[in-house]
Amino acid sequence: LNTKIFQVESGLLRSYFIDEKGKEHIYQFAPEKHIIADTTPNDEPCVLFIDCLEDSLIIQIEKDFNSLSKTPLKLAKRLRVLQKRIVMLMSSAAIERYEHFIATYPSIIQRVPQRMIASYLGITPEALSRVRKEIFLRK
Amino acid sequence: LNTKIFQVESGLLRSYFIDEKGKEHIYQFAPEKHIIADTTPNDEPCVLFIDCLEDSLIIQIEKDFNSLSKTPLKLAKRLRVLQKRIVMLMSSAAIERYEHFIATYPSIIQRVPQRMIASYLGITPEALSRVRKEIFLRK
DNA sequence: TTCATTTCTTGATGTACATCAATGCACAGG
DNA sequence: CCTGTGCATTGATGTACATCAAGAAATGAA
Repeated sequence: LNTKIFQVESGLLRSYFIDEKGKEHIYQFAPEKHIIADTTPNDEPCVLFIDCLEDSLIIQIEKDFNSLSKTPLKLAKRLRVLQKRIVMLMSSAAIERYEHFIATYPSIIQRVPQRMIASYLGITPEALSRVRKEIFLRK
Repeated sequence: LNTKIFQVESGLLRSYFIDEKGKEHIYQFAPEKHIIADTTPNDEPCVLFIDCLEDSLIIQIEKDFNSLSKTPLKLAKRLRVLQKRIVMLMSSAAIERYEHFIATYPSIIQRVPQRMIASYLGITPEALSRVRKEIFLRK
C-alpha cells in the first residue's frame, strides 16, 4: 500500500513508475539518509514502485501521512528536491540536467547503470550516451 | 527572502521562475486554500517569484522551514501535487498534461490567460493553441 | 577461458515540440 | 467611431530528443 515513508540507513533504493506505453521512469534515487515514499493520496492506487539497487537497511519512519508531525524537516527537504527537479525538467536541456545531476549526486553515478540515470533525467539511454560524448569532446 | 509559506484565503496567486534564456515558467497556481512557497534552501538565493493574479487575501503560516511542525498535512498535500507534476512532466505529452490540468483545476482555466496555462504546462502558447484545436476537432 | 547476457555506443530516421513571422481579434482610451 | 496594445491563432521552418537497428564493450556464469 502507499502512504508509507521510509528512510534509508545504508545502501541505495529507487522508486519508479510505468507510463501508459509501458515505459519505466525512475522517480527518485534514495541513498543513505534519504527518505523515499509514494505520496499518492490514500484513495488512489500507488503509482510508484520501490526497490533496492544495493543491499540496504531501511527504516519505516511513519506508517501514514496523517501522523507525520515528527518528520516535517525531512518533508521540507523533499519539497526542496522536488522543486528543483520540476524547475530542471521545465527549463533545462538534457545536458544541463545531467551536469546538475553529477554535481548533486556524484556518488550515485558509479553505483547505477547509465540507463537508470537516463531514466531519472527523463531521457533515453541513447540520448544520455550522446550527452556524455558531447561533454567529453568539449575538453 | 525565501523559506516562507503562505496560505491563500481568497483570490489567486502564482509562483514562477525565469530561466537562463530569460523565459518565464509558471511553477504553481495557488487558488483559495492552497499553500504557496519557495522551498529553496536558506543558503541559496530564491528562485521563485510570487505575485497576485487576482485581488487576494493571504496568510503567512510559517516564518521559516525550521518551525513548520504544525502544518505537516499541508506539506504532505504539496508533496502529492509535486509528485504528480513530475510524473506528468516525465511521461505525458502536452495534450495529456493539458487534459489533466483542466480535470484537476477546472476553475483556473477561466481565471488566467492561456499563455499562463501554457507556461505552467511547460509549453509555448502556440503549442497550447494547437493542443486545444486538436481536442476541439476530436468532437 | 568461452559463451551468454546486458549495457553502451553509433548512425539513420521520425516526431513533438519550439521558434519565427504574419494575421486576426478583442478590449480600452482617445 | 477609430486605433492602439496585448492575446490567440495559423503556417513555415528548425531542433532536441525519441525510436529503431546494428554493433561494440562490459559483465557474469559455467
